[in-house]
Amino acid sequence: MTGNTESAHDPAELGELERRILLIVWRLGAVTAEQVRDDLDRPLKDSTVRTVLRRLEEKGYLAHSVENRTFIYRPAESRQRVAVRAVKRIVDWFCEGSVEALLVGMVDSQVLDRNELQRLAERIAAAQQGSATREDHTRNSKEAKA
Amino acid sequence: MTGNTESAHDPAELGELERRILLIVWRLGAVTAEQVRDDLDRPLKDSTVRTVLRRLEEKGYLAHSVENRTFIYRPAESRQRVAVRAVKRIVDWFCEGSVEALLVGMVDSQVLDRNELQRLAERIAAAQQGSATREDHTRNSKEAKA
DNA sequence: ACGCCAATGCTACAGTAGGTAACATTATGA
DNA sequence: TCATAATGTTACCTACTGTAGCATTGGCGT
Repeated sequence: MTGNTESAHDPAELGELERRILLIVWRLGAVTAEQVRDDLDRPLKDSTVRTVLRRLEEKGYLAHSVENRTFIYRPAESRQRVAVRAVKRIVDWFCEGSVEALLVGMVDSQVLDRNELQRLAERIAAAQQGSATREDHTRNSKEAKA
Repeated sequence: MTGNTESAHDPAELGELERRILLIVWRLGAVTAEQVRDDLDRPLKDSTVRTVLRRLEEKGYLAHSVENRTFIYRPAESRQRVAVRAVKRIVDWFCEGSVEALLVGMVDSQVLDRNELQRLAERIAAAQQGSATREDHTRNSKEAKA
C-alpha cells in the first residue's frame, strides 16, 4: 500500500473553509452535510457546505456513501497521510529532499523539542525493526476505500 | 503570538513560478533579474521575472539592494526557515500541533529513515547549546548551516 | 395516486492570487 | 543631450475558492 492510490493532491491547495470542513470530517469520522454545517462556527448556507464537500471529494480527500438518500461523507485519507504528503512536498521543494536540515531547523525554532525528538527517535527505532516488513501501526485508515 | 516580525507569509501561498524563482535566488545567493531569467527553463519576458521578484520581496522572501542602478536580489530568509514555517503550519493544521504523529508518519511512509532520524536526534541532542540563543530566534540569529 | 419535503444536481458569480507582459519613466554615460 | 538600460506602473486572463440560488428528483404521508 505504499503506492499512493490515486488522489495525489496537496493540502496546500486547500482553502480555509475547505480545510476547516476537512478537519471536521476527520474529527467526526462520518458526517452529513448538515452535521458539518452545525459544527461550523460560521453560519453558512447548506448549499455552500455541500459544494465544499463535493469539491473535497473531487480532490480526493473525502469519499461518500449514500444512506437513505443522504450523503455520508468520510475521509478518504487519514490526517496523518495528508500531513506527511504535505511535509514531503515541502521538503522536496525547499530542502531538496533533505529532511535533515528541516529537522534541525525545527528544533532550532522550537517547533520541535530536542528531547521530544530524541525520545521519539528512540521509540520509533525501538519499534518494529526491519522496515521492509513494517506493518502499519499508527495507521488507522482501514475505512473508506469503497 | 510570538513576535512575528512582519512578513508572516506562508510558502504554501507561493505559486509555481514564484517558488522556482525563489529557489534560484536561494541557490545563487544574489542575483539580478537577468540572471534569474537566464536560469529559468521557460522563456519569460524580462518584465515577468521582475514582477515576480518584486512580489516575492513584497511577501518578505527576498530583499534587494541596488548596485549600479541594478537590483540585486537576495534571500530575506533561509530556505530552512521558510521550510520550517511551512511545516509548522501543516503540523498546526493537520496534526493539531503534534509533531509526534507527523514524525511517526514520515518514518512510516519512508519519507524519513528511522536510522537517520535517530542519528540526527542524537546529534541534535548533543549539540544543544548551539541554539542557546533562544531569545533571539524570532529574528534570525543563525544562518543556514547546511 | 399525488403532491410536499428533503435531499441532491447544476450553475453562477464575485474576489483574489498568480502568470504573463506591454508600456511609461528615469537616470547615467558617451 | 540622447540613447540606453534599468526600474515603475498597470493590466489582463485564468484558476481557485467562498458563497449561494435555483432546478430536479425520489419517497412518504394521507
